[in-house]
Amino acid sequence: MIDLKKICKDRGLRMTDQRNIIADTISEASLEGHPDVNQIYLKAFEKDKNISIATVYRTVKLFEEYGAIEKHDFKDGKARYETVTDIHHDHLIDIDSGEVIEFSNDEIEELQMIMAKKLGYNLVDHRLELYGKKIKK
Amino acid sequence: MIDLKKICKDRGLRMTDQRNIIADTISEASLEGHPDVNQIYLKAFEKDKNISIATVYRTVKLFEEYGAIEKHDFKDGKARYETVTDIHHDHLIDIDSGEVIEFSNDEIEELQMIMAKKLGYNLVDHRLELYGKKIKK
DNA sequence: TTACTTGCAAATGCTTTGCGAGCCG
DNA sequence: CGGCTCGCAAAGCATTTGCAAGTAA
Repeated sequence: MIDLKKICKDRGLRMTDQRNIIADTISEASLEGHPDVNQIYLKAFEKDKNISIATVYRTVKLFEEYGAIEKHDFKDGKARYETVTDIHHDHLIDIDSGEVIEFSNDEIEELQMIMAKKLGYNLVDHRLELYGKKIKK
Repeated sequence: MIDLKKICKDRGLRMTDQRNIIADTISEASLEGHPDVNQIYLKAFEKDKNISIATVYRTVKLFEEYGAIEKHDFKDGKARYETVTDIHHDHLIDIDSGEVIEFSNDEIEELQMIMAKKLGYNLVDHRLELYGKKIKK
């Protein structure tokens, strides 16, 4: 499990009880997928009845600013989070189940950069999402 | 200008006054960019004071269902629309000005499809957005 | 003390919807 | 008549924020 708590603490974020619990919750939930705020809130709430959803919103925003988690807006309307990983990756979303699969493809990355340059831009960020249906065998 | 009105009519959508005006507004606005619902509403309202924003929402949804316009959710929180074009393209968004530049790259398209297949999926849809800063000369 | 953090409820911004009235075939 | 369509206001949903109380340094 990625030590989200350590990253935040090392970067100077004051770690309160709520923040520690929320950090743990995200770390755990990240193992299974890309949780949204409500999912994080519900699991954190199980651990500590004193956590409010407002705090979860404030906290994920902080964690994101501190570079400890990443926010994604897939086409389902709500923000989803995951812990940062050392290697960059993109996402394939199963349109039937909502399951998210991570992948990376250097060739595509490279082509994106070249494309941006060709248009007169330096690539700052990008978003690549594939939406697919599972091939039955 | 793309005949959005004709597409809808030909496909069996009853074209009321409001729908015609909204269609014209989108066609015109599409020449300059990717308007959001409020921009469409304001311009349509100038032409006919009787148009409500609820109708604009209902209408863009209809146009989208009828395959006459496309919806995009860039990272600015609100849905933006553009008329459909025969050739597929992706978007580069200028993070300073918000300007949207269209581009297409067959090589990237191809690689996306291969990637999806490799993961066991048929590609149904995708989203590729580049966010960049203009290179100063 | 002084600055940060929190829970609660209210407010926000975008979008959808219920309803009664109007329109068209 | 019967089914769409409309404007309006109210509701929905995810997210943000003001405020007063609580906490930590």
